[in-house]
Amino acid sequence: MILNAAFHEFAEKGFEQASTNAIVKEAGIGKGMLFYYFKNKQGLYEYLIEYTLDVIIHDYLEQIDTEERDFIERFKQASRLKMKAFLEYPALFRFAGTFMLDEASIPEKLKPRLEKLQQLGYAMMYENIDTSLFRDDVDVEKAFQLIRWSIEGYQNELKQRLQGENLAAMDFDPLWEEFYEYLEVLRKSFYS
Amino acid sequence: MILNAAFHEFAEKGFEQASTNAIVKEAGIGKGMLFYYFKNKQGLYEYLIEYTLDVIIHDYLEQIDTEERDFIERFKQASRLKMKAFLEYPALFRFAGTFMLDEASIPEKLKPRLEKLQQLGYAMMYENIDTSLFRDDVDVEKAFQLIRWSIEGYQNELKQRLQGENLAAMDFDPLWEEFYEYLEVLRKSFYS
DNA sequence: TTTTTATTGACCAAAGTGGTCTAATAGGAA
DNA sequence: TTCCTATTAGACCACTTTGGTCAATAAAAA
Repeated sequence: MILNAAFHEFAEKGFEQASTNAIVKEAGIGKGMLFYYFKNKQGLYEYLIEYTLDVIIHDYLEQIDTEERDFIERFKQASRLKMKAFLEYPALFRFAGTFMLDEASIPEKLKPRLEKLQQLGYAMMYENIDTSLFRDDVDVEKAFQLIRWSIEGYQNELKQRLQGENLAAMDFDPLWEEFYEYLEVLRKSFYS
Repeated sequence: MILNAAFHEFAEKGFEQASTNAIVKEAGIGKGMLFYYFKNKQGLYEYLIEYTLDVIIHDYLEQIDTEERDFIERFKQASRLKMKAFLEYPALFRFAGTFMLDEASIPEKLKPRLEKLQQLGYAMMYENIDTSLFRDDVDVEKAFQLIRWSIEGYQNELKQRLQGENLAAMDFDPLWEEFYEYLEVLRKSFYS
């Protein structure tokens, strides 16, 4: 499918280095189709970004339950949602990972939408958190960050460990077990 | 200088996508020079990797004082060394960051050297650590990882915050202050 | 049938590729 | 001054790739 091939190519090479020839080849379609559906390379790229932002908002961020006031529990919940969305749209999420980090790679006209998403992301993760759960001898803001970095670090490590594996045919349960153990340690350490 | 231009280009585009034309242009030299000093693109690339591994070992890893048995203190020390080395060879370190994560990007003949470096890195960080400092209701191995992920997370965030700033003319003291505050929180949380 | 929509791939000029080679130059030795 | 050798530049090479167009169709709808 066109979009997946495009996600893949842009994620791997970035906008300029990405090749429309490579995309149609991987998608198994004729060159003409790409420019029949999209004005040009830039148009395709912008469509991909908009599409990506929409998916992240609707299939991930908006699903987070902000009624959960326990920060670690909320993060755990969000991690499951993220993984679920990732397994559904792996190419899209890999693409998201590349352009979200790099201001320069996103067209001016889409920056406001990205900012909106970032604000929403922040809200869904940090709003309505019960700060009284934390031990009172540490700054809660700092604890937030440390927990976030810890979890992201674990997830990155996982990503590397699973590089090249067949994700579809995998049993994730033991990994979730391991993840929960780490969360337990965080709970013991940062909560009172 | 040739090497810096090459580090930059390879870091940004990877081996295949990197352009020798772009390198000589950025270096401000004639095309001939590159192939006078190096056999070909591949030869240049391999030289850069070997050079990088040497610098990381001698200017960073081997400088870490393994007499320091406090894990967090050791990490703090290592962070200062890393930053010092980074400020001295920024292009080289950015290059290192790209190819160290990606098995496929390193030539077969250099893989043993990379493995040696990884082993050394592990040893310099985790050997001779006083595990009795940790609280005894959590698995020390897990605490190691969480602390590592936390610190790496902070450093990544810094990297992003400082993107595009003039590092040479910067005052890092307040950042180190902030960093130490995070280390204090880690200490309170993971040590007994 | 006719009309509309979807699809292909040959084709284009332009740009870029890694690499070679000749010719010029610089700097030191004689 | 005259050589000689170590550097250096960049024009040039054959070849690939680039984003994009377009006329020819195949398929579907009317």
